[in-house]
Amino acid sequence: MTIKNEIPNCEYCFVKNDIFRHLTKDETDVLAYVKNCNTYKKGETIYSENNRVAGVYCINEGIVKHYKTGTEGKEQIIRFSKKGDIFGFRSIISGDLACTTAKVIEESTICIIPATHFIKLIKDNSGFAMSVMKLSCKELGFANKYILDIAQKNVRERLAEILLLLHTNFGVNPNNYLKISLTREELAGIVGTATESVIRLLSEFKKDKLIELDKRQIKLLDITKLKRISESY
Amino acid sequence: MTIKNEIPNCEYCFVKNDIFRHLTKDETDVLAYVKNCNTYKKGETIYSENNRVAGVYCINEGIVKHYKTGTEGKEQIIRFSKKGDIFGFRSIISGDLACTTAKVIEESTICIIPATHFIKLIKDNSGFAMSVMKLSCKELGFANKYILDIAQKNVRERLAEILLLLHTNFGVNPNNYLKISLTREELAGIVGTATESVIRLLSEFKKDKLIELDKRQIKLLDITKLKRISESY
DNA sequence: CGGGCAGTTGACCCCGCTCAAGCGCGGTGG
DNA sequence: CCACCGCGCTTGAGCGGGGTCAACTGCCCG
Repeated sequence: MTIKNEIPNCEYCFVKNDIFRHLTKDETDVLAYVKNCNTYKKGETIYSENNRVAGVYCINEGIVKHYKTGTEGKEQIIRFSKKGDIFGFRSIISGDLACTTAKVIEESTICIIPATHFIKLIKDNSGFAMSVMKLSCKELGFANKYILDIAQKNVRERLAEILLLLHTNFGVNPNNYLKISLTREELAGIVGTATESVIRLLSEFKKDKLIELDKRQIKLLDITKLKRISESY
Repeated sequence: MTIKNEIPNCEYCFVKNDIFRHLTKDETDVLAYVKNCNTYKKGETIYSENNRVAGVYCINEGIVKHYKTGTEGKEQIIRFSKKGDIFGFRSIISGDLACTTAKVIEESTICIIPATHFIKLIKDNSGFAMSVMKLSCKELGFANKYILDIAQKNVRERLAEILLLLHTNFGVNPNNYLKISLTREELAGIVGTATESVIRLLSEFKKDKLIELDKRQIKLLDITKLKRISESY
């Protein structure tokens, strides 16, 4: 982790998350003053499960994975954060320790808002509070949906769903391959299955012309069919 | 659903959830005035998945289950609410439709705070807002944990865990049986498995003297061992 | 008395996990 | 520069957890 010399300016920050639009000019200025900014290399851990979280993180650039570690040491990826997303607020607000580990999977520039200041903003600015609340409620909605999926869909259906999710959340490169690049093991960690199962299913999808594979890159060829699979028709 | 004639008085309501302690006397009075109160019989649906939610519900008495319905029509129970709990706020705050169905499993008396009034309280009272936020963040923490469990634990481990959870959340009757009474199918709907699997495992637990069964009633005999099972030792 | 639902048990079998072996590639050290 | 190592990926074999289907029971209620 390196401390950035040119810190993104909050007022003009182009990735500005919706929640910050509720801040007054003054509040934005103070925020820009009290916040910190670091860059992280791929593989660096921002915070670990069951540890205290320093503050609320706001991604200026890069991708972060959030995962829990199971009894056998297997990672279960809960979600990703990307440019413009904030994270770490669950722990700050609930007062609990981190319930996930946050690890950088693509070189990132991330600003840190000290916990106390974040709480102060919530107390002072009800619009800000409201949109943080919205965020956590949206996340809760996703989590509930994922519980249903893991409990009732089979691995094939879930993998198709995850591919579509990665597609809509991260988009594609000019060559039409998914922008996010994950190891097979990480894919397995999202879907909640064994690495070998992901590999077998990916090559099956490839055989069925649903996707194209080039090393770690994935291109979705038939979104309609993938959707149908993910909805277990 | 019947409209109650004697409405619980908010000011002296003994089940008062923490979040309401932040309200001023005036706010409490207004709340008591604008809220509504109904009783629901076992099996009644308060609201359904993908429908608009009328307001935020506060349970004065009874138990409510929250579930999502899978593609095959199978219920996945996400959580329960009991005396003193509030629910429905996720949908009100995020502005989405309900992501679960709320159904009464034990005759309930439930107050309803109109959505607009609930939002107003959040805007006006930052302490109130903060504790609603805490609530949703806590729920998010539980949901994340459950994703890990369903993804990585086997059915036996999950069932043991759920039994312990029901024990701590609902407690026991004087006869030491769990206070909450669920059908085998509902148990399966929590654990995320088939009804037959729950039945087989329950009788296995019984054989191993971990629990005692009497119809729908369950008594935990060896909490230590159940814990060990749930943690996959 | 009969219908229906919750619960139970047995039989069967398939999905997906585990283990093992082999491959390709990039990095490192001699 | 090459040899080696290790990691990520791939494929095959095998098997067991748990899902499905079917049949039966007991109980509640009309």
